[in-house]
Amino acid sequence: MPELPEVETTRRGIEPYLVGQRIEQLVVRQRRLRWPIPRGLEQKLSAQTIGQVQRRGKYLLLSVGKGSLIIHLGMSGSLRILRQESAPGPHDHVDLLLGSGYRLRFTDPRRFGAWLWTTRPTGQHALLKALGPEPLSDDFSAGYLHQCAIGRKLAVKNFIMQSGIVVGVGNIYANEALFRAAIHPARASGRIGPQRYITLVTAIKSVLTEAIAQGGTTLRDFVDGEGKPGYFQQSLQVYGRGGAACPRCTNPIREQRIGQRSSFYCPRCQH
DNA sequence: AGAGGTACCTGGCAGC
DNA sequence: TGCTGCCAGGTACCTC
Repeated sequence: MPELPEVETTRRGIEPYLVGQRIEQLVVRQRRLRWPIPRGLEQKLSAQTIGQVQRRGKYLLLSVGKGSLIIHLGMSGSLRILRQESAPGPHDHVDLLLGSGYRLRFTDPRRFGAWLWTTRPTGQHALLKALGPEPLSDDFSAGYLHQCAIGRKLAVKNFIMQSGIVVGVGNIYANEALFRAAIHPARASGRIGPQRYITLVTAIKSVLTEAIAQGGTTLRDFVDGEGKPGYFQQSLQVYGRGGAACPRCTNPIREQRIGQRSSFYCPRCQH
């Protein structure tokens, strides 16, 4: 579910309810996520005040007291604000009760998400320190990406999905960006010239920017912090459209597995 | 160092 | 209808 636009949509949705709020209680119903929720996190957070709500890649970072909460939504996680108490479902693993009376609820059927705690600067945490640049920052440029790709044989689609190269580009947006840039997803990343990297970087930035503006992509059940779905799925040009007409040339869109992930592209437009 | 595969977990769906 | 197998938005970690 959540790629960068969905995480950013979530961040924007929950931020106004969290900043400056006192944490009354952390309720953990299921500790076993991607990694176990640390024992004693309840005590650490109790009576602390939430500062900033930031995002790094697909990680949400809540500064709380002397440390930071690192939250990842995994494949199926979502966070939403509840205005009143409501009976938790089987996948509602965590509630954060706030002084305002609102609560932040974490739901994650597949439990690939994470709730971790660090007292060090978040940039030094093992999960965050090797991350590549933010795709919407100036650090993510065509020159940078081209340099990273020199000599590499990895398919460009897998290449731009590597978090050490650039963060936040998941399967959906990798497919969409490559379609916009007219680049074949299986092409070796080292065999793409600087000019085409300009097109690709522009495509990645525009796809992500547009998706954020539309509240992300809801394929099954993604909802933002207020429980509303995203609308970018209406703008998807190739993802999930195998066999349908290419929006540019009407040729059928092909579906193919590249690096164990389903990939969609137009064999006529993309080279 | 880079590339490829595996693992974590549940729900939904196609096919029989 | 009910069972089985496969697939899914992520990514750390293992081996070659």
